[in-house]
Amino acid sequence: MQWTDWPGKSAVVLNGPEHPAAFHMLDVAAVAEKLIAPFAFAAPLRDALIVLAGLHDLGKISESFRAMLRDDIPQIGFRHWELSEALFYVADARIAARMGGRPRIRQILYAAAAGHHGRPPDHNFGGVPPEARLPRGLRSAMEMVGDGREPAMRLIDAFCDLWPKASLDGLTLADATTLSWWFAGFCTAADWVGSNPCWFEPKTPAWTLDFYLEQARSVAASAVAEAGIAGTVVQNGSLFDFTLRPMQAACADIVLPDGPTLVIVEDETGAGKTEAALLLAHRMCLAGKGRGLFFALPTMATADAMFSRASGIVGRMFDNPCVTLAHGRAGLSVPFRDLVQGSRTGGPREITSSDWLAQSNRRALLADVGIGTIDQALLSVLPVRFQTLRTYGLSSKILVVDEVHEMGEPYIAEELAALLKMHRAAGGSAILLTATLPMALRRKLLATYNGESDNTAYPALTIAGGASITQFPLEIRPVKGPVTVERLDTADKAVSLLTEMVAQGAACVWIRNAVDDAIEAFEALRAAGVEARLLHARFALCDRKRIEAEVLQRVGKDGKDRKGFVLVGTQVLESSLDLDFDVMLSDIAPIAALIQRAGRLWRHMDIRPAESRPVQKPTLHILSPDPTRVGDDRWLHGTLGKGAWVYAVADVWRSAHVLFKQGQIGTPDGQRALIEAVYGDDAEPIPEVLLKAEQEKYGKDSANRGLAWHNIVNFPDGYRKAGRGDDDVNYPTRLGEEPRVLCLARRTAQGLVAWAEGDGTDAWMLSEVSAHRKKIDALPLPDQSLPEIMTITKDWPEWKCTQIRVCPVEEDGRICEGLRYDAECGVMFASLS
DNA sequence: AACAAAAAAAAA
Repeated sequence: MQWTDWPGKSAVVLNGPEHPAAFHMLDVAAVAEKLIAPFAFAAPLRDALIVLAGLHDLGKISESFRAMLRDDIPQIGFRHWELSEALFYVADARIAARMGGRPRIRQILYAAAAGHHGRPPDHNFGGVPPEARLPRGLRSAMEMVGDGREPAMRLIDAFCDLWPKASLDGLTLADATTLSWWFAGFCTAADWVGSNPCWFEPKTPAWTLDFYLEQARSVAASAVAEAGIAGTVVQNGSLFDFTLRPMQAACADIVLPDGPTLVIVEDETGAGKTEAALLLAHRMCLAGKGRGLFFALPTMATADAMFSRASGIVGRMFDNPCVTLAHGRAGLSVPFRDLVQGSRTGGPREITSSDWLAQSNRRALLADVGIGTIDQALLSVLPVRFQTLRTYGLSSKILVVDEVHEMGEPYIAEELAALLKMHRAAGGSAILLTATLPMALRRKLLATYNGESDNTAYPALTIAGGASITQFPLEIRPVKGPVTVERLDTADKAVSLLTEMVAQGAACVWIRNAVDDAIEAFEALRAAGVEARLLHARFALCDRKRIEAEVLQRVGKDGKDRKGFVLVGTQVLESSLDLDFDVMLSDIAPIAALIQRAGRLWRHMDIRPAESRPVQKPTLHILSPDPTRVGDDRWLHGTLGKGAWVYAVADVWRSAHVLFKQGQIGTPDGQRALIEAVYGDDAEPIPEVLLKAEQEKYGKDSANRGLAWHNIVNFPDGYRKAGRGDDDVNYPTRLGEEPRVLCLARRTAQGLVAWAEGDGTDAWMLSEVSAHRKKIDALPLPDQSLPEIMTITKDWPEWKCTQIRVCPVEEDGRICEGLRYDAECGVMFASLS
């Protein structure tokens, strides 16, 4: 049989069958057929895309590829997928005769099919050859193909015979350019499934192609189902059995426009925005705007929390949806692992998952429901490897972005805007959730779906280019009312205030801007006889999780024994943990952060009404210098220590100015004014001595914005020209100095073991802690070439060795000169004690 | 003079 002359895969077992390239291409076409079915393509275009996706590995029908597989001879000049593009070009007249379309359009789609290894082909073939005589680049590619050229041509004919209706007629250049991004990801997804030998066994029977295709189709059906990407259907019925809160009711009522839709939900923390978003997403799916959703959050911790919160409800929205958790440490999530494990045992359940999806974050976006970090979605607008797989995965989802106010930094804001534009172009809809969005950012985001609004009402439900709701019925649940703001001007006073409040039995928190300051405050409180706890991000993951759990037990929603509990922490307390304090103290910070922090004050009024609290009213005590007396640009440094460096001083000054002038954080409509007083177009002029700092911040912001424009792919150029397939590290989703990761260890008689309890790779991951790279690298860390350390790192990939330092911690906490670790304090630099 | 937290990293 002739097709066996052209192997597509090397044998899985020694002397086993080599799966022929033609069969592999039919496998992938059969998978493509399954994957494309739910999309609304007209049949002729759909079939054309199936044919092209199937032919993605055409370049494997080449002498050079065969020599590589069979004789280990490297493919010089052109890899097989680059030969695919060359063969498409050479066969262009033949393809045009069968499928029509314009030359430019075919060319765009050829590149997307050929570029299924995560990057577009970039040989310069000078376009589709107009005449019989091939240009030089194509001639040398054909030399590599050698005797494969004729069979490759015959295979193209055979594919066109198998899908005789395939046609590209009517596809415009603009549509094809947009489609190129989606299609490249689609081909990759089909190829990843179709290349799995567990599903598509290597075989060399003397079957005709059409007979083989019939078999491949039935394998494809079960493979796609087992991979967890067969898709689901939306279910009718109500999601919640409680009475809807005002914003939720508005989301259930608001009129949805036709076509791709962007909705912005602005309301306070605790107003039930998550459920509001799920209601909207459900309605959008019922209206045919999507067949699943991706929930994007700013941090891994918030994503973990959302996974637990939303996974029950999505089981009511869809019929047995496949759900994934998508972020760098998803593998450590116990609920997610249980779900994957459970789906393997195949019991009946509301939601499911799959091993295949859980193996990679790139795949995770293909699930019906994904819950993950925003970074997972942002990687679909950066020129990184397999960027298009993410684009394809997101295209059929309602994209829900939570805590959008956390994404106001210029670099991320630009990425987010680009993501929304791309999503809209692919026909997708989106929902943005936020507590406090500056009007300028809202304007920018609304514009991505051609919307605009200057309405400053708050709370607000706004549809880009559609309806909006700003009148809500009164909340019937008990509310805490306005938060009084009071200023303290020294850390000593802060310590005495807390000491006093603890004596009254209040649950207290002090949120500091810098970790070192938090440790200092913690020690000062202990010296004053207050048994405080400490939480920040400079703990090994296992200790952070342990402390979080302990803190939640005391001052969480259903916390017990909260009387007199004192927590000192950093920005980690601003989100993700559902904590409820009676008294809050905070370092001065930008207004958005302060509002967020204040959300942890008197949080659960239904459980702990005002009269049950040990203090009369909710008060936010702020440690801050007087904003009306600014001597120089180091205005903050006398009061805050290291925390003075963290935020842009102009933002901090404006925040202090407006807050102390108003004396309260009003609820809820006063919040917009507070935000605009800091970030708005006509914000208060700052004292002259701070002008230079503001200009520097402005310069930095502009630079970051420019970097974003430079990094984000230029969608109108199409996949071949604008896609690149670089390493993810070269195109970060967020800017900023890379921290140094330490992997903590203990010495035992058997050698080094992970700091965290347990064994295996999990324990090592849970022992990781990050700190400032410059500060860490200046210290005499343990020599990484010591035998005891090498036993740990010998199997690590290179990137991991460059990034991570294994650090044994002595009994007394010492790591090296100038560095200690303590399970209750975290990483400590010597200058502190 | 030296600052929060946050993310990603194997392919078919």
